[in-house]
Amino acid sequence: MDEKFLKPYSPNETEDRIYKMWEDSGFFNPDICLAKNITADDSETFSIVLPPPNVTGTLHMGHAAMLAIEDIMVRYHRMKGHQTLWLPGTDHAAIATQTKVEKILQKEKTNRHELGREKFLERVEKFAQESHDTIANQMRKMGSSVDWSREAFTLDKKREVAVRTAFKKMYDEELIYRGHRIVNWDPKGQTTISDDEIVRKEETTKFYYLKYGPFTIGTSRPETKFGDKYVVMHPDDKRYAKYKEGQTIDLEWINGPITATIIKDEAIDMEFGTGVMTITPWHDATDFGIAERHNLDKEQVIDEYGKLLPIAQEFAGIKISIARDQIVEKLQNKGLVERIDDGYVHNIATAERTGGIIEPQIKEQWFVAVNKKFVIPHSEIEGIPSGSETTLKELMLATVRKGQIDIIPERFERVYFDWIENLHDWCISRQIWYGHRIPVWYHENKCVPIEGREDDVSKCIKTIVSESKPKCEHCDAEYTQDTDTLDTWFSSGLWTFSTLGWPEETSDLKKFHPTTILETGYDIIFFWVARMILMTTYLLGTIPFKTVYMHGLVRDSKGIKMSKSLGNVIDPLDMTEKYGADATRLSLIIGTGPGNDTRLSEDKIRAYKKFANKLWNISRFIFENTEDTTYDANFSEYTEDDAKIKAELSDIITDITRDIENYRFYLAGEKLYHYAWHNLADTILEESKEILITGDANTVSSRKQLLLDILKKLLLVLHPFTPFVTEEIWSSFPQETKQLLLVEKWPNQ
RNA sequence: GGGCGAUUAGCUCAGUUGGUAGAGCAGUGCUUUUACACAGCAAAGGCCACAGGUUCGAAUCCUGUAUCGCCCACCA
Repeated sequence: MDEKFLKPYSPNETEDRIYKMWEDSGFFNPDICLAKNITADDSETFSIVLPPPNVTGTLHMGHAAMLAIEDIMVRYHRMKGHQTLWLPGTDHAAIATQTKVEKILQKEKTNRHELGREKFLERVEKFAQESHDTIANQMRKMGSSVDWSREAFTLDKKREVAVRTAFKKMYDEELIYRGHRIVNWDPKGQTTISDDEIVRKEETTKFYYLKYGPFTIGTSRPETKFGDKYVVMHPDDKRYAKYKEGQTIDLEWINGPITATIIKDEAIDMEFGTGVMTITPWHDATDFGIAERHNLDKEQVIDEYGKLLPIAQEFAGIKISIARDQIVEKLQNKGLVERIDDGYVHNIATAERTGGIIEPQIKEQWFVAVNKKFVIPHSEIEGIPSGSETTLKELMLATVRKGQIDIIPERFERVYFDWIENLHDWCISRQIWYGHRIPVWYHENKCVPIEGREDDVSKCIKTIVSESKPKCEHCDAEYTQDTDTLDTWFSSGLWTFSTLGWPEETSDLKKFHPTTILETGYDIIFFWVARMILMTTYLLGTIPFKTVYMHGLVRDSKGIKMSKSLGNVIDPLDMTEKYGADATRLSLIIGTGPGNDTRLSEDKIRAYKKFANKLWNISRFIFENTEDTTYDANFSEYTEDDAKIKAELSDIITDITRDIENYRFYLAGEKLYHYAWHNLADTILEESKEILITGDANTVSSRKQLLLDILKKLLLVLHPFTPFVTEEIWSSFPQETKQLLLVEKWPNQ
């Protein structure tokens, strides 16, 4: 017996060595498995892309859980002999990463404007590179069997080609447009953000009732009211029936007399306040909608930094947060304040990444039109035949509704539908520097007027895929590139196929796309899952994946979301260091149903370290007692009792295999734990002590073969869950020819 | 305002198609018997939130109630 079994199992001395062995073998790469006849070229494929972690720092326990679940699937399929690809990568996470670096700069008493675009980007790239290296190391520590040779980054050269190609196609087909729309402006981050990047926070403020001519209007934001010259009420509101649409009324307002115009619109809630409101179309989405419907003037009141504009006269240049009280005081002096309510509770919109309070603004931005009809030339989407007219929204709905894509657990399908049904056009331009720059170039000569498109009327415009600076083919003018960058999810949306070489028609793309499964957290179902479905159905006419498996969030032992600022983060590296990767993985799998949040404590991880040691000692016992024996897979002289035990294990493996196929990893893990500890160790090993001493020759040899057989199968079936300790034990297993456990075949029964 | 989830041993959670409940930690007792003292074994601990219903049988399915949590939403 190998001397190493005389000491307790030591993950630290084992894991790095084992991972290197795996990596050197090349078997993480499906091409090498084919070349070395590990898999047959007609075997089925299993492919999965790693949800690329943001290069904003380090991986947390949630990532560790994700890696564990995906690695179980991947190792299982590889052992089944399938052509198995797990494709790793990282995400540049535009706003998140830029914000992070800006915070570092702030500590150094400088900022991005002082550095300039180029220098700043160098700085971000350096930070991103360091984060990437940390992440790659953490993934290795967790035992993730990803194919490093295919690693991708959402902002590398190949992905840039994919992004530009996608953008150009969408632009050419008018599904991307540029227009003046009301957007979510983050005064802190100095950029627009999409609806999904908003976090609403409850706030209690005062609510003001102001006299507006014959009306009383309610508002929580008097500082926006300077330009309000439309007063709106519901067409069915009997209280205001005597006022007619378009009627004008002269009245005294904040900075003097104005003429207000009556508007009737159904967006008004008759129950709320007085049922009358004035509108500020430049700074409110509802008001903007009303103004659009009635073709009203829109005026900007607040600038990009949250300061009042000259329309506010003496208040111009003052921050709105400060101006409010001063304005109310003036209104009071003029006798325009009817009353003020305290304790008005409402939700304010803040930017997820910077925490800035969103100020809606009308801006010229790039959008993806989700409701615009177009003809899809090639479609494998059920219910949407090739050549038919459809919309991006319909494509997104059809895939899940028709069951072409399954979401696990099923309840998230409803969440998905609700979101899509309420989806507005997607604002994809960001006024930040880090990210894919919008591949659109302009010059001002207007040499070739293009008609019919709002975004083409003022400038000569060109979208290109190549990187070089274009020259106008009509006049000699040089183009300059749009300064905005793309929403990070635009590039992540292409992930399942941009990683496989698209737009080139690579063999990888043919073989591995659509991917088998997407495994990710339920918190990014909108951000990412929906965008991937949008991009893939549109650009490829197919689905990005057949199944979506959603895992929950990993919280601390008190159920609070882990975050650095709270200091309750458990670092997976610390845990693998203390208890080993196998223990860390098991603790994240067992006791966690799909889509459910899980609480993690160190105790739980420690418990599974004991399990690894238990396996170690089980092996020690078996090896000690079979030192004169070589495992014979075809041994047929089992005693009746032993044959029965063999059959029982066979049933359990069948059961566990079914659990894995049905994504019930938590059950499979628990059953294996239970079998190893309570069947094998407590019962079978205990009775074997007696049998091996007192039994006759046939009984003893049967029992020895049985023990080896059970151990082998247990190692095989446990390998996806606890890859390191099983591989290490396997290296001492008395079988004449064997390969790495990584590529041994999954037991049939 | 709409939707979803949770409620099971002192604590944190499992419980796959309905067959009278399991893991870890904590606590109790026993054991150094050569696989395991970074230990093992054993016992103890639960009207499975509450109230109805379906069923031969419900933690599991249905209805309602309560508490907690999450997500979504352009009531100014």
